[in-house]
Amino acid sequence: MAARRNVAGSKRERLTQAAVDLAHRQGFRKTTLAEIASESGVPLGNVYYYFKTRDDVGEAILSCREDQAAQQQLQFDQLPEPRARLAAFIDSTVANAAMVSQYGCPMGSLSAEMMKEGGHLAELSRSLFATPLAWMEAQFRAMGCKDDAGDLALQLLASLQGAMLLTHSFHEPSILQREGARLIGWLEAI
Amino acid sequence: MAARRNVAGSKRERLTQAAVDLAHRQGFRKTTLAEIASESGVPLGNVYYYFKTRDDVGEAILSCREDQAAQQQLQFDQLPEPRARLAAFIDSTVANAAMVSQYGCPMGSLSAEMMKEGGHLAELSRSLFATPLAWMEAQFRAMGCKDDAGDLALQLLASLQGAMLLTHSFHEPSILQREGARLIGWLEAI
DNA sequence: GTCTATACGGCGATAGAC
DNA sequence: GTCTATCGCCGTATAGAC
Repeated sequence: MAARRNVAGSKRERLTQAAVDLAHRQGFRKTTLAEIASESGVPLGNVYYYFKTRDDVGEAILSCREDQAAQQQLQFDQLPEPRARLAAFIDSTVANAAMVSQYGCPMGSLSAEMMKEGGHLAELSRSLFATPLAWMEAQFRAMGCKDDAGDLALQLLASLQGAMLLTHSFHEPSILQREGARLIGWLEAI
Repeated sequence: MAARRNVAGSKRERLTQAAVDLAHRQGFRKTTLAEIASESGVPLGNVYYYFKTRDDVGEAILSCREDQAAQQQLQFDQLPEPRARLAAFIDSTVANAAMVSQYGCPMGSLSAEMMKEGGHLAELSRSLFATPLAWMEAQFRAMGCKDDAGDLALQLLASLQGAMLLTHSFHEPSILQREGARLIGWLEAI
């Protein structure tokens, strides 16, 4: 039951969620612990009960985004056809075009930033795209593309990530929409 | 003659170059004015003679990267065939795979970071990809792709940017090499 | 134009009462 | 577990001598 959740868990969740949102909107580096605390309705000093250091917050952000991606894949896996699963992935990406044009891809921009953060966070962020890429490859293999499933997955993920980067840079949702439509056509021709 | 360059110009150039390098390696936000000064062999206080504020350094970085891209296009424009120009662009991108795997795309990572910087710098960074994209579109049009030159340019730039983002994230130069090889083949089939 | 010294503010982190 | 108060550091920016 929801009522069974203790207060500590709820507060940690709120802090994490605020950190994830703020990191997406203005970047992790730019986001202060005071902002995260304020957005969560938690006093600044109390943050350190849940996170020993600022880097710990970064870890929580990364693992939250990984969980989100994994959960999304479980959704798509309920579709019977692998091609339909990939199409659903593309569609759901395009559906966020407005958000992407404002703040960039939640995973792509996080990866780029954490890689420059260096140290522990850079290492952790290197696994951000591993699961999604493997999932895509599995779908292509299930479609019968035995030999080039890896290449196709790379091509699809790179196209989407690049389109999202340009969508953000130009602040134009239509860029992602155009590339998404093209990729849907490309997928059906395979 | 090189000797004619005055000291002031030389110092500003050194500061700008150090800022550009450091921003690429560790991000603009993470780079301090003290680091830029130190790397240039200039005392910290003297930085403010050349740049009024830290944001001014950001502007100089952006305009330096734009100049580099424009200069590269001039190089490629000396090739007689538009298809060869685009191939040269792809090749020169792939040639930097090692650097990209370590620090990301000089323009892509800068754009992503500056967009989150907000304010003036975010606005300025929105023009980073405008010239390259228009240049690519012109090449495709010269190749006879009258109707879909814009789409093809977008497709090419997005594929490269996405491939570089993943190359950086996975720390694997081979990703960019694979996508580059595929794009060369794709280009020749158009 | 160049450089030193320093003011100022903000952020991460801690101490310690409750 | 929760919260207030505060420390210490670091980064931007300025003052002012040379």
